[in-house]
Amino acid sequence: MENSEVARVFYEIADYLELQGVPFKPKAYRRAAANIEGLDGSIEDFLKKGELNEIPGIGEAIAEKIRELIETGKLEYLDKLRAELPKGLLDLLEIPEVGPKTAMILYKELGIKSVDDLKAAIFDHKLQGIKGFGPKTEEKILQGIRIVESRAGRSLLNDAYQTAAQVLSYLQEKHPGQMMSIAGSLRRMKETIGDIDILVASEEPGKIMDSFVSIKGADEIIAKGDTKSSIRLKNGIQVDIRVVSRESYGAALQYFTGSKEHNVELRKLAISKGMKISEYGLFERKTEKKLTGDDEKEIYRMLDLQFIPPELREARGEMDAAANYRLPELVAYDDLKGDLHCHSEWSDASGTIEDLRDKAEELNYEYVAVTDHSQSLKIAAGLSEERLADQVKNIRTLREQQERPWVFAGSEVDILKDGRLDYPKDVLRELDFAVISVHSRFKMDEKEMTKRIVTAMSNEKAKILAHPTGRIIGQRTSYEFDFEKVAEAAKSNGIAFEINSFPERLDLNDINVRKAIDYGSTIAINSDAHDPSQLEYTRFGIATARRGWARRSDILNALPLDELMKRFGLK
DNA sequence: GCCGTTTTCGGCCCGACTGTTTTCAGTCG
Repeated sequence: MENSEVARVFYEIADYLELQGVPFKPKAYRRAAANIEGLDGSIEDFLKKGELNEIPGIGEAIAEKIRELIETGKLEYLDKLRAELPKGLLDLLEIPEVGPKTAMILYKELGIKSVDDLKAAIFDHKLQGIKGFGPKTEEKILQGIRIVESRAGRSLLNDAYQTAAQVLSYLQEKHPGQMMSIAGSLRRMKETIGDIDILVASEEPGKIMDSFVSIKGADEIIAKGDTKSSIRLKNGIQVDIRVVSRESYGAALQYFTGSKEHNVELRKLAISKGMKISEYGLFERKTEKKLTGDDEKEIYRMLDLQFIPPELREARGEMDAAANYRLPELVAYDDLKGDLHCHSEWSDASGTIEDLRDKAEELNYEYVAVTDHSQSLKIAAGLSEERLADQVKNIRTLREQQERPWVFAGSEVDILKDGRLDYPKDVLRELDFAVISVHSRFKMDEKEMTKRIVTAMSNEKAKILAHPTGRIIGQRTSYEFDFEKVAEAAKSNGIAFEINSFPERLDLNDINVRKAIDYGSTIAINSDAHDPSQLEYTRFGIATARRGWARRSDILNALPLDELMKRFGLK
């Protein structure tokens, strides 16, 4: 049973218990679920080795439930909870403004068991008959239902990033000189973003609120208060703003950056040191004396912690590492020396090879690789052997005209179903290197797929495994393969795992990056650009690398050109 | 249900905003 499946069971239990008004247990189950999701290794292995209790948040009771779940495929306790309350009530909890209390009141008072029931009840204005429910509440819940129904999930990092940049520059223009920052999951650069959080330091919060809610593109003002407001933009993205005083800005930035789990750990640490932390500052617990608040870095310092970069604040061991001054020095946003996976108009992209080179130059890269699709990927206008030969010749001529940035003649070669590559050896020999990838037959079983990828890796021109898991965020899950075996093969063949920076891919993801690095693998952060402007997507790949605790030394294309040439056996 | 510089029982983060219950509960982050 997959970790995610086990986690889902415990999230469901937490929801049911919350509906029943059971205190504290929901939090315990959610914590266990979150830790299982982020686990390094399979939960089944932990069970086999009798190491479940080593996972934080898992004690005797939950360990026993995990055992039952994995061994029998079901859980009596969950079945019991399911029998007690209708399943549709869980859907009600997805609606903004509807929490466990409201859901239970709706169920008990009106017999509402599903979102459809709720819609019908609102249509008949039945909610207003309940004590404590007025017309506004009814309207708000209806709005919430519309949002749930319309939103196709969370926004991709790239979309949220663009939107946030626009909102921020609007505010900066209106209020020049004010300190402001992105906070929340966007500052942590998570692969998907629920809503955008913005923090502003100002002694005149009212003015900021007024500007904020009157921004062009606002579709709905969800809330407007003295220091806190929320709007929904026409593109569906919710933006929350919070204004604090200058003296609290650092504490607020820390607080609103999260993650929630990270903050819980930080608060606990503060308590253990006789301090207390809130969005207003770090305080001495007994005297309520404020120790600091204006500078985020100072808060970590006063708690005897190394500064923890936002990308690491996920309660995945960063607190311990920071306490021991063992945080890795993360790869920086300007550490890349080039891009090793880009497409041109020779296959399915726009832009010439010269355009790619010019964009690489603009980014101060030392090199860029042209890696168009291989022949069998007809849908992406994969290059025939003849066209590929032409392209290589073309690139060599270009190099003679202009040496830097250096243009590598590569190819994104399909891994065929039996693990052979999509060009014969003599054709591959003409290339500087090959990026290899799976673009077909995603549904193979794990064993077959593992063998397929491992076989492909033995080709001497193969240097990078592109988008290694094949997942597309919100659309397609990873194909199945044995990560450990592939990582071993990668290491012994000198092949790097790619972080494909395309916003809907970000593959490897943060957790897998960390896993890969633990196996001793090298990571290549590539754009997979299908337009020269998309070379800038590597920002999100770098963010993902940082979230996976990667250092510069883990990154293949942080190497300068001559070292990379040696690595590729070209020098 | 978990956990331990509060320590094996008793606590579990904390504050803003909203609607409406005229004093606060519910939700959210």
